[in-house]
Amino acid sequence: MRMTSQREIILKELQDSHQHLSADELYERVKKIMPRISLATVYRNLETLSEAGIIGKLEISGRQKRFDFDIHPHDHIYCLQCHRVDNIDFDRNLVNPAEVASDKGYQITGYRVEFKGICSACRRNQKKREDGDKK
Amino acid sequence: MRMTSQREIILKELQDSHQHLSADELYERVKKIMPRISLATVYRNLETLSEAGIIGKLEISGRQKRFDFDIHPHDHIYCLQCHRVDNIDFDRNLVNPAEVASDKGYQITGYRVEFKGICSACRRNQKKREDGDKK
DNA sequence: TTACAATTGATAATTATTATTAGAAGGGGT
DNA sequence: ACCCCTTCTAATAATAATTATCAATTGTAA
Ligand SMILES: [Mn+2]
Ligand SMILES: [Mn+2]
Ligand SMILES: [Zn+2]
Ligand SMILES: [Zn+2]
Repeated sequence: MRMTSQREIILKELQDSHQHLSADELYERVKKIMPRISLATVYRNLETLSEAGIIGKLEISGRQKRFDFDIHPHDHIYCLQCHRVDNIDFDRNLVNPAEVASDKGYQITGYRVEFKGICSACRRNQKKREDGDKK
Repeated sequence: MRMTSQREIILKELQDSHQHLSADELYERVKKIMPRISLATVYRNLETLSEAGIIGKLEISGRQKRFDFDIHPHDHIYCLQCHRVDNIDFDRNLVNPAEVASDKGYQITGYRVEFKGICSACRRNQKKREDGDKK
């Protein structure tokens, strides 16, 4: 794998963001630095980079894929309202795949714990709207 | 919500299947009983039924939605190869959302544990192929 | 019955993603 | 520096899953 300038910028933007960006969000950011880049290049490189284990790919249920600068195993929570995704501090030792393995004859290779809820920003907005209604 | 004949058949087919069917799989089955039904009707009713809490909606990461005749809270495992989805016997008491709640100011409303692996059928096929290669 | 809202089938539109392809670039070996 | 080969890119087409639109139909209740 060559480290092309496109690839480098995509990687750097994702890492600097410290967020879980989707391909098109990243595209918007990268375009500011390299205006002629193609969306397909962003998709292609995110795929390549995640296959190489340099970044993580997050497949949150029923939503757009997001990419993670942080590759160590951890879990996530997403906001039902604004769809942002955050890391969550969940003790993965609580889950023992081996215990559950026999169940249906599956050979288990991994698992994800995915929390959902309303993020603090969205809750603030909600409260603001409710207060407005009362007046 | 009216219980139309379309809705009734869709519901019955899902429940009788005892599987986690996708909209188009269900469409194929329902067509055999009601050949003029539209795919959009299947999608529409699966949405309506799951909103009403009569069936479950399964949003497995990065894949097609699947619907569940069984609405009590439980978790799933899917096969990386053939994409089938099965229930898994995981003790949900092990996870305590309240414990994790404070983390980012989220108000947590639920969570899913999603295992992945290779199902027994796919493992058999894999083994068969390997044995074939040796010869 | 009439009146109205809910629902349907057909189809168009949308969203996210992957495939195709002709051309460009990188990097040895000479 | 030049050639060759492979990898990569931009632009665009294609695909897959789902949702939106809308005119026509149906169910229900006054
Ligand atoms: Mn993360
Ligand atoms: Mn289930
Ligand atoms: Zn939010
Ligand atoms: Zn399988």
